[in-house]
Amino acid sequence: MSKKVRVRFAPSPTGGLHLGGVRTVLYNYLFAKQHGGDFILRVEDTDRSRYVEGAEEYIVDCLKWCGLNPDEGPHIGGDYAPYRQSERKNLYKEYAEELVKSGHAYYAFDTPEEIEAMREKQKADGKHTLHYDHHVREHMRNSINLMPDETQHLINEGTPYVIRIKVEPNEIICFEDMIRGSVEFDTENVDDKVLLKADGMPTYHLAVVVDDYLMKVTHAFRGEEWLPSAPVHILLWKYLEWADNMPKWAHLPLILKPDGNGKLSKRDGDRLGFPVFAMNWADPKTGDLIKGFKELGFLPEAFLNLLAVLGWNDGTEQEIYTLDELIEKFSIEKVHHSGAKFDYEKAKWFNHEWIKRLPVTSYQLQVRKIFEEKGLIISDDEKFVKVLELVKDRCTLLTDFYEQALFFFVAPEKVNVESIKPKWNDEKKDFFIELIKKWSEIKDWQHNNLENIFKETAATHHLKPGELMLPLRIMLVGDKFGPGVFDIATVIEKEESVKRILHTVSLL
RNA sequence: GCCGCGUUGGUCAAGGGGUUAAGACGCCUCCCUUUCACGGAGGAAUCACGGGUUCGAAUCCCGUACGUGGUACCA
Repeated sequence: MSKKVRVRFAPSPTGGLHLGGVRTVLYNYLFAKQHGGDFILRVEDTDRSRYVEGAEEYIVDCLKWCGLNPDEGPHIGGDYAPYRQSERKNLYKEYAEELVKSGHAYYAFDTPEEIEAMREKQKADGKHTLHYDHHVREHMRNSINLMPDETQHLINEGTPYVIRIKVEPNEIICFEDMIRGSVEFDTENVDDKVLLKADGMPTYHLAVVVDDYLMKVTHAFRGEEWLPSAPVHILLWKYLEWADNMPKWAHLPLILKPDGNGKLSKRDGDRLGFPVFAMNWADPKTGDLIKGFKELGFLPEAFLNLLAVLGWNDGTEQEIYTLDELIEKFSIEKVHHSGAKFDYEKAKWFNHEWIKRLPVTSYQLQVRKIFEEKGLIISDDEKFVKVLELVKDRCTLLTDFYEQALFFFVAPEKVNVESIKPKWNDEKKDFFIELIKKWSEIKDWQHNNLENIFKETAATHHLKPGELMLPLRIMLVGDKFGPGVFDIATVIEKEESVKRILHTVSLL
């Protein structure tokens, strides 16, 4: 019988939730749902100096917006609570001590200065690694070199210490990565990482292993930046004698900067003009507000879709996927091996596709909010939906609806008369005066009636409709864009249409 | 420096011994549209380099180059 699939997303609450983070959540979520498993949110807040107030709630909000809600987490609880590592502090210490007892870890009393000196010496000796490892641990102040009573004395005295893993050299650590296949490391190149910090908090290395074990995690997906420390974690699983329960690993490719080199960072967003965070993030430390995908006008469906295919492809030509389709078709083995540069143009294309294919009723509330923020209150629901339907093909971001739809509700502030003037004459003026008169008499204000009268009137004035369409458009819209003119006139009603035509004619 | 992981058009990518080397974004041309879009039809543009293995290599092997990550009492 195979174990129930359990995966986790384990962010540290230090700031906004990055694109790459959401993608990690997504892949975890898809895998869990595909296998009828659990998706856990675990907050890795062991670094007190980097902790940021509000970041945890923010992460939960982002997941909610995306629709990737955890089955267990600090905000909802679960059988393996607590889900905040700071609240599990004592637990880690016990395991660290156990490792010391079994000889796989040791106390180290070295001060930062002593460690720095050690590195300087290594450098001077021409060593190419600056590690605290089996080469140097014999020369440092730790429980391997000290007599047991000396060690005990230092501890009793309250001397700050850390617990480090004791990595034995000349061992090949080999493991299967679900994405990359077999990966090997020589322990010669693995250092004695700190497991328990001087403040009693675990480092990531100890905490992941302990929590993944205790929370019965079966598959651990994380960013590729963790690959080099995988051997430490594997050693820990072995030393704690939990190897049989070790999760399967998968290291996800990185999302890179669109232009230069390196990982995508929030600074790239500022620099290149696109979001990297899921939602707006107001940094309490700097006071900066960093724009998110949500507020910039992305649909969660599109956001997830673009993230899903940034690093994964099912081998077909399909590019647009619903969440349900992703759950069905996603496979971790098909995730790519190498990082992908983020392309904002393509990201916007996904949003455009989703705007086009979703019924406007599914996002009209969001658009309404955007309008309200700009000071436009919508009272006529039916008209609002009709207008959105009319202009949706022209909108790439939800925020585009504002300029595309504004003139349906408010007469254009500026009318581009310059585009009419060059070909304007008395003939045309007479035509529009008569058009106003005839339109005013219409009983049934409908697209076809408007168009027919427009054409008949043009004929009696010996004018081609083509010469009159653009002026009419500019009169109603204010400029050269928007849906069909008669559709527009139909929606804005008789009185307003007549008023706008009259207004522009008076300007000419 | 050392260690790990990578490398198919500008970008995302399919393909994994024999293909005219898919498709998408972006760009360009045309059609549709009496506006702007949508839509439709086309176009330019690619297997990092060098050695092998093989009748045959984008595909397998080895080097090199380049990219990227790690090298913290950060995650």
